[in-house]
Amino acid sequence: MTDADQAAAVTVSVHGSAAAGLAPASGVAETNRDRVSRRQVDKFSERRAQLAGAALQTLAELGYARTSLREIAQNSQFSHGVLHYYFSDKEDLITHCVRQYEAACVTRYDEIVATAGSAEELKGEFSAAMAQTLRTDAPMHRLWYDLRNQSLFEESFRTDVLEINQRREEMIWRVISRYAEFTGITVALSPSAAYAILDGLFQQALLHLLAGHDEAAEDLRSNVVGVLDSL
Amino acid sequence: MTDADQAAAVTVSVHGSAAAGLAPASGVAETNRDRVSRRQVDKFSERRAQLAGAALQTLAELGYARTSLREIAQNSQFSHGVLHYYFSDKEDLITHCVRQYEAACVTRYDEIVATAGSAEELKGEFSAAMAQTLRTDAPMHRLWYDLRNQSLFEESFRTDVLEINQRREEMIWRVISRYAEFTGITVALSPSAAYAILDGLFQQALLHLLAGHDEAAEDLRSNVVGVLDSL
DNA sequence: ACGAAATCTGGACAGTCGTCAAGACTTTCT
DNA sequence: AGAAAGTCTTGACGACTGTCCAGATTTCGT
Repeated sequence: MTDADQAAAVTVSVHGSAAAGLAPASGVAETNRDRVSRRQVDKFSERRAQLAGAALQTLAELGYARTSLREIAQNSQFSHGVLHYYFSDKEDLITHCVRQYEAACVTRYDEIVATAGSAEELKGEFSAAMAQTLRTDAPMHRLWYDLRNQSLFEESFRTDVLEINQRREEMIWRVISRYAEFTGITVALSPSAAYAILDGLFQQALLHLLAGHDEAAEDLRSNVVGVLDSL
Repeated sequence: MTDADQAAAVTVSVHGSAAAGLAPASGVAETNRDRVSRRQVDKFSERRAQLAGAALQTLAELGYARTSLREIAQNSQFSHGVLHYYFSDKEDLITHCVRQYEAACVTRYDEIVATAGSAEELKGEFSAAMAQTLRTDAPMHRLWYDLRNQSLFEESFRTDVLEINQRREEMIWRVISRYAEFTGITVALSPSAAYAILDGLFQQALLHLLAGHDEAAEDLRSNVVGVLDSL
């Protein structure tokens, strides 16, 4: 509920009271008013998510440095003023964007880990998935790298960025440790180093892809295979 | 001389004629005018370098998104107007900054390659040098990553960024191939992959360092050693 | 159907940006 | 010393930014 709390609600709105924790004590049947509140809070955070989506699209297209609130609003169906109804300021909006991005990002390879039946299968599917991600989600990933870089200069995003980075590291480590299980080897690298290496490969591939190198995705795939082979 | 050509010279200046290639034919003794021209061109590009230095300092401190021309001028001994005397526009200035940064950046480990007498020595000194670079040049490197990221969104820097990236890759490859010479092994990785891996390690270490992780540099050193060991 | 709350619009604001130009100052040549 | 070229300062401009607000519009409980 802190999300709704952060919003710059012009009037004393239902979101404020919901955020203040005025819900009835447990066990007591909820009143009509409570049901209404919950519904409106849902609507409120739904619209927040919708606007954050438009913001993410704009950011992925233009980059952090060139993205303005008016541009974001133009990528939505609303006017620029509404952004300050749902977010207290630009920082609040972008922070929300970062967190929303996280959800769709840090479980990408979990299904492969769950379904792969052998080391070879895991290696093949994981490397192919990374290459496919590069091909289809290049704009969103350049945004991630952009925001991660912003956190090197600006304190405000740092906590969220570090948390996402940690989640990504854990996601990669789930792949690596499962692969080690299959092959029976013990991995010499730390989770942090393994993530850094694969992320470095991905970032270089992204650079080459956006520079017009069409073979970037295939190179990434074979490089990932090479790294897994030399564990 | 194209540098001087790009400058927004208010008057028809000596830089323009020098850029136009009006130097005397080879073999003819240079006139006084020519000597003057050369001296003034030197002064001109010296000041360009000086201003680009102030710009680099500002960019490394604030990042690309927050760096304005007035802020750059305040980090120099001049007023903001002078920037348009030496650079045609902001893009011209930053492009010049990128190229100036390159010179100090892509030969950093060459001396170690030249003087190391064994694989162990090369491995130890190179990994220590990377850690030391992280400690002392963190602001400049976050700027490099920032500008490299900008090139993912903006066409204009892309050529220069790719060239620097290529030079950095070659620099790393000089280390790796020398190391392979010493040990007698043949490296399985491509130059591109080797660079991507070490760059990924460096970037993660930079993130952790700027987040307050004091052991980031030491971790980087041992991770680099680990990578070299597993070639 | 009516009134209140929630939502949304569009304009205004103060500030900052890159850019430019008029003129003052400095250096250099004759 | 005087003229010319080069260098630098200062102030202005239009455009754009994040933010705020008055009021129009929509939604919703009664």
